[in-house]
Amino acid sequence: MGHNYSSKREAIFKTIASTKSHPSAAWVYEQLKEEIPNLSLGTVYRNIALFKEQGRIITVANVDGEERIDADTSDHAHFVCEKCHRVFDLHSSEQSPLEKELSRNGFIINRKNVVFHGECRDCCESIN
Amino acid sequence: MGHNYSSKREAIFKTIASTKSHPSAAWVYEQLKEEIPNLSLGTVYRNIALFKEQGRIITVANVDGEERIDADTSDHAHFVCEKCHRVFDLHSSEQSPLEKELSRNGFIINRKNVVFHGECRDCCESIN
DNA sequence: ATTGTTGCAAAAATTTTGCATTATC
DNA sequence: GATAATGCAAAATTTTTGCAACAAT
Repeated sequence: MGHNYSSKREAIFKTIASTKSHPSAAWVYEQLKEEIPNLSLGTVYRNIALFKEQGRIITVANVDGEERIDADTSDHAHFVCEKCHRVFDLHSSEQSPLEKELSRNGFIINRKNVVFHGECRDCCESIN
Repeated sequence: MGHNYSSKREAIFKTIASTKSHPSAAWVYEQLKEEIPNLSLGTVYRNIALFKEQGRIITVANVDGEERIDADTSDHAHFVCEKCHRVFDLHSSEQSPLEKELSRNGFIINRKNVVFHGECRDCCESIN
């Protein structure tokens, strides 16, 4: 029978869940290091792996060789502004034509990763 | 003044361009090793970096810690099978609802990266 | 007590880089 | 001959893992 609790596990999840920055393992570790000095990076990795198995977090992207995660597991896409570098969450209601076609053809979609890159409205509006 | 030519560079690009497997650097290297025994993996990495700068290839996804690339730079999405690790091309005809909404709201989309993850038809069909 | 979790450091694995040598122009 | 490209191996990164110590039930 599994205990499935530890104070560090809880702290790691809270840190992931309380940011919209789509953090990396290293970022989570850095955040917690002050609060929990004897935390080790291996533990962060082990817990991230566990949370993924449990479906409590998802992998959002791999940026510069680092995996970036998100505790918002709802179906949403992202828009990255190439000028101001803000990341917008895009919560879509409808299924895309592609998803419908995949399902129709017997593919199981566990997760999708949709990232648009361009200029956000604010940056488009500014004279430039 | 740049020469910008070498037989190895040419061979590396041809190998990338002549497959639809969305290869990794290691795969390209393995393919060419027979033909060019004194090729080094570093050269493959250096040329992949160059091709990306030049816009001749794009990064499609990071599968199991390996970056996977594509010489097809046309606008298309991908499906990554979590079981067999194959990467499928998805050429969409229609615009997604999200793209329409972004355009309507004054966002300029320069590039999009759409990757579905799940189980491909072959892997779904196999008893497992 | 038993079983799960962690720290630590070593090991894997992928990618990058420094420098002498080689290829291209 | 000048400049760019490469081989090789070492280094840098990110992630995983083995094992003894520790925490939770």
